[in-house]
Amino acid sequence: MITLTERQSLILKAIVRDYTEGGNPVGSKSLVQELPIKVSSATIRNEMAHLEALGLIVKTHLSSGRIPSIKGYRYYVDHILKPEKVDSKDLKVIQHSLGGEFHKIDEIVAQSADILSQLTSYTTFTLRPELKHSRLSGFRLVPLGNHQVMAILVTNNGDVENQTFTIPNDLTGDELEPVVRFIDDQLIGLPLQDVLAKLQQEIPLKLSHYLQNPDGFLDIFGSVLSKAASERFYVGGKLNLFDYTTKQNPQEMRSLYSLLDQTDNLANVIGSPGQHIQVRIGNEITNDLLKDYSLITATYDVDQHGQGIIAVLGPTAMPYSRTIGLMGAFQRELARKLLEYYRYFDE
Amino acid sequence: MITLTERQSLILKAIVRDYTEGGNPVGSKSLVQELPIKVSSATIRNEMAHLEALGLIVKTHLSSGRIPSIKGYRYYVDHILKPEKVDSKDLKVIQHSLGGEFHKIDEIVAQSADILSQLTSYTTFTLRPELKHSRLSGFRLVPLGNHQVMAILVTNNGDVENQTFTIPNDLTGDELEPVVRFIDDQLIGLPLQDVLAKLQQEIPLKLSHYLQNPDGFLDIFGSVLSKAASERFYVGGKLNLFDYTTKQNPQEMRSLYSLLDQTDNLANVIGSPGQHIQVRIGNEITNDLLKDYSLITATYDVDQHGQGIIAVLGPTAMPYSRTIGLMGAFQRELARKLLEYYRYFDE
DNA sequence: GTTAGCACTCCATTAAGTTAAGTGCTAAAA
DNA sequence: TTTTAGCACTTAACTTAATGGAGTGCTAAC
Repeated sequence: MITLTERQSLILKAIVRDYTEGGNPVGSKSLVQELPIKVSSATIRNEMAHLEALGLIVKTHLSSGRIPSIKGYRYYVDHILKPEKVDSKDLKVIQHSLGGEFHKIDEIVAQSADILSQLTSYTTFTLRPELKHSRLSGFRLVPLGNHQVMAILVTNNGDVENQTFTIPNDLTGDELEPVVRFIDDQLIGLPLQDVLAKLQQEIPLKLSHYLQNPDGFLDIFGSVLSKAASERFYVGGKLNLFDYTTKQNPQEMRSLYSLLDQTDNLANVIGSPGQHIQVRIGNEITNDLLKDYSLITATYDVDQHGQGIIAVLGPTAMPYSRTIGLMGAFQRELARKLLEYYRYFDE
Repeated sequence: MITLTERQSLILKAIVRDYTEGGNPVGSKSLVQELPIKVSSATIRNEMAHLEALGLIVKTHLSSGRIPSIKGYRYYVDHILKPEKVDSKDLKVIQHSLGGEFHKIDEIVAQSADILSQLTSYTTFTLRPELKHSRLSGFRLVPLGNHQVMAILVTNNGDVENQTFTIPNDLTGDELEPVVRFIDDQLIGLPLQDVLAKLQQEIPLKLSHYLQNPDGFLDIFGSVLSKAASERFYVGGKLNLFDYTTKQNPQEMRSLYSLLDQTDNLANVIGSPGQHIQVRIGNEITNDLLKDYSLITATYDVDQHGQGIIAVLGPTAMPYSRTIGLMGAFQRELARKLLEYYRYFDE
């Protein structure tokens, strides 16, 4: 366990701030000027040597100024940083962007990713509150003409999932009506999670009372159901990557950029809802492509409706204090907005 | 009007090929070796000086080899190039990728963009056959619970468009039934184009017989209708841009990449269905960001169902012959597949 | 514990030199 | 008239050397 003196802590803080803002290694002379302590550059050099021995700062070459190491950022984030209070202008942007009318939860969550990326100028990810606790509140099959039928599934939160199918030859619309009624009778009110479980077991059996060959229907129902219950992942500010990337080589840029389209991969990296705010720096992120970046994830809570995630990806040299402050505000505002939305439908 | 001798034409062709394949300016000595004519490098140099005087090739510096100018590519494409016969392996890829089962025309068209980008390793755009000739074949409003209703619009091609709305307070489901029946009676069979026109004129008048305040319903119907009638634009192989870009600067890369997300902007650049195959090179493209690239657009024809577009964006130094050959094959296969699809629904 | 002073290191920039590829031109050959 | 050999010349790209500046570690004195 590392403990720093007041002065060492001040120096580390100044190095992190200067490097984050200016992008250049920080030398002892410039530190003397801005620090509120009156010592010579030689003293600062001694202290810096100490911080370096602890592994908190490193040189880019033998006689260069210092930059924070990953361990240094870590210490800064854990022990020094205080989340910045959100600017009232920024808060207004957040509130205004969430203030409009939305027709879907996913719209709100996707929009959040965009706004947060705008405010931070980094890349952001959002995950809606888990769907597995949502309950089935309706299922319909709407015939659309000779060959097609639309399956619609509604949850108690007002989430609507639909999909159009070409009707299997061995099914007619008339046959399906009692099946739909059966679904409505038996399954409405159950969490989607449970419905999915039953789909593997009881349902096929019971359906065989109504249909000779229930496979066609089960495919349709299963497909819409699992689409409705799947996690959904939104990415904002992809283009910002061009601004903060450390890669020069277009090939490396390409693989990094393409990672942003691989939602399952990203979802894995980000993980599940957990502690309030988590900061992962450099190689603490479990993906080699991101080992030069920092990832901040925050879990937001919508009471009994579950938890979701917002996350920001940026350079290791980022203004953590500001970013974390912004995310805190976003967390609160988003939770508030979603609660309002859920209440409207779940009455 | 430029006319070249046989030999000059051969030299230009060789310069285009070499530069396209190797990326380096082409000198007189290497040309001597590969050309099927027995002359010395000095003679080639004389001919090259002539081609340069005509503006077909340029030097990168005073004593460098030559590269084709835009005018040179133009001449090559117009007078020398022969579309390459498609490799049977490539043809199989195309046919296999279009052979699967699709539930929507847009899926086919989007998939096409992806496959073509894979085969060319460039960026591709596809536009589905114009929707304005499609006819309305059904409109439904499906109530989904306390507050929501889903509007579904079907066309004679099996295209389905749907949108979920929060019900305006002054509308109830019961009121809407006769309205929907009215829509079905009056408008089914008409081209979407005409329906859109009527929406501005007669329909609001007639609706006032059924509803006190028809605005809520008109919003819903209009919104789904215009969504159904809007052009849709697919982009494939965005990431390939990283491979063939000429930009070094991340900022320029960013603006170029962001152009790929601006579909209306792109649609403008690409234009409307027109001549069979059109090649635009460098500053012939009406967008400054693309002035170092080439854009090949091809119109495909699905009989009375209208025309669509496929397009490829790549470097000016691209293997035109191969690319155009591929696009020709794609044009045919896509038209065939779509015709089959339309026939299935429009019976 | 702090500081002045100094030798030392490394990056970044500039300048100069070298090589290889390619050109244009001239005068002779075909 | 066309082609060719030969040569002087140009330029990019690379290598090497020189210089200045920022910053460090260490020592000895405060």
